[in-house]
Amino acid sequence: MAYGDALTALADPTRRSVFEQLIGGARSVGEIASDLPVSRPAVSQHLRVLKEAGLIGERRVGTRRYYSLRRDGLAELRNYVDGFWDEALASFKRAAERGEKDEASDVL
Amino acid sequence: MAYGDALTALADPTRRSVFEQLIGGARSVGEIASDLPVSRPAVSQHLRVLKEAGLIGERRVGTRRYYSLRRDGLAELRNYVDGFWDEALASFKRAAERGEKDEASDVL
DNA sequence: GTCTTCGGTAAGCGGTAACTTACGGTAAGT
DNA sequence: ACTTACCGTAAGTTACCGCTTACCGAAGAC
Repeated sequence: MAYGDALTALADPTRRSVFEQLIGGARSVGEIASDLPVSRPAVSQHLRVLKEAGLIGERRVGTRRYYSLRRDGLAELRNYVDGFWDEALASFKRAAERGEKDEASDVL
Repeated sequence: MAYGDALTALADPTRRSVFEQLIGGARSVGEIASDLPVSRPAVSQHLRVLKEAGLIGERRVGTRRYYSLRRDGLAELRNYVDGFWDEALASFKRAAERGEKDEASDVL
């Protein structure tokens, strides 16, 4: 149920901004914070949550710490959503075959 | 940024349970609540959040209300995660070509 | 060694989210 | 009409979450 932690981590808008900053590649804490309207300690706390969720990794060089996305964490979240999607589609098909056209209009 | 609402909605474990109950098809509020350790009004509040996030839809029959998943809401969330996945993979490739093998090990 | 940069951690505060109980409203049954 | 079943909403409580300021350690620069 690690996807639960991932969803919780990405629920907060600020933390999602932190996360999305790392799409382009690794960044240091100061760099991340400079593009956000919150303090640097706040960013550190967000990074902690993202790391515990398995979404990001840390690499130390000198006094700086570069954070970057983790493939495994992303894959887990992706698999959850995709699996959900497939099951929902199958369930939708079964409902349609039973003639529940009311649900077929806009409701799955 | 509707995926933000979707992520927020799915962050809560109880609400995620409500959501996952609907994979198999439409259910009434009472049915949903009977499988959960919280009160029925709590379920109603969760359904409200999920509905505002565009993840579920409502269908009234008599005094009952059947809730079910919405394809559009699921698609939006899926597109967000998949788009993220693609961008991250591309960024990872660029980093690898620049010779940042340190990130290639376990960190994307 | 000293100073500065970088960043994690502790403590505390305010807001809000997730519950509960109580109430009201609608539709079906009798 | 009365009752019952089903459900949404309001009000209030509690716990957690995100933020800030203050502090401290670690690794270069001089």
